[in-house]
Amino acid sequence: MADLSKIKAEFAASSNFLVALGDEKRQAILVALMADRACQGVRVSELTEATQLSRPAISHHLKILRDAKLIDYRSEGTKNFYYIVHETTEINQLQQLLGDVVQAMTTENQND
Amino acid sequence: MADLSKIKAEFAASSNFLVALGDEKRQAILVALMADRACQGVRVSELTEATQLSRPAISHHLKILRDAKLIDYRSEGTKNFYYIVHETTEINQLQQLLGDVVQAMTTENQND
DNA sequence: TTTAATGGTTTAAAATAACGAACGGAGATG
DNA sequence: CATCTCCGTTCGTTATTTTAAACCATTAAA
Repeated sequence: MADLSKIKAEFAASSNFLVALGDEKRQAILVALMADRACQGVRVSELTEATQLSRPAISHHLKILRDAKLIDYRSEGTKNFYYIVHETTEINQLQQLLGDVVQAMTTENQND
Repeated sequence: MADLSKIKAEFAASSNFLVALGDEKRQAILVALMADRACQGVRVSELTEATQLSRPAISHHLKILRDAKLIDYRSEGTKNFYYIVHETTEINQLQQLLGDVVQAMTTENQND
């Protein structure tokens, strides 16, 4: 049977992640980061070009994505190189949540 | 192989779903719906009690959840019984998206 | 028919999020 | 040093979301 308190906790834990992922502009940033096949990181100026967003807007969204632990960056001098984090703890948590929700929905309804 | 245009489309398709799922109040509503073991549906008045939200607020969030195809309802007279949808197309789409993202992140540096 | 109950909607206000202009700091360059 | 680049931040504005009060339609009950 589904453990509701567990699902509740998983929801709360994935909340920032879901909000970060739901925004169209942030999705565009993530796609731009995924397009970095060389995996050397993408600079802020490149992201402003790729997404047609102002620098403060990019900075704003990057912070949200960082807080959600979806992305990270490394600095070289004044340049910051952003990349999607590889140890995807948050994504795994969300996958776990979705699995639990599906299970909860399918095991509760024995009388369909 | 990471197909970015596919991921982009999947992001867009799951956007409403992600937004709907990211809100704390709506999570509470979903948990309340999952707590309905008998699966006979939960009435609006029960949801207002369970979540401490006003009826217009509940109605507002229910509409968002309905638009995201997370929930549905059936009417009996003046009473509406809400429930989580069983055919979880949207959840499957999101699972597909997460899988693709993980794959894109782990195969970023390889030749196809 | 009259009265009560259920719940969606409209409107307006409050809270929150997103954005651009201007600024500031840190490092590179001359 | 002087100046430029890069980029985060602050502040005020705008846009969006969330909310409650009041209202309406539908149905059930008296």
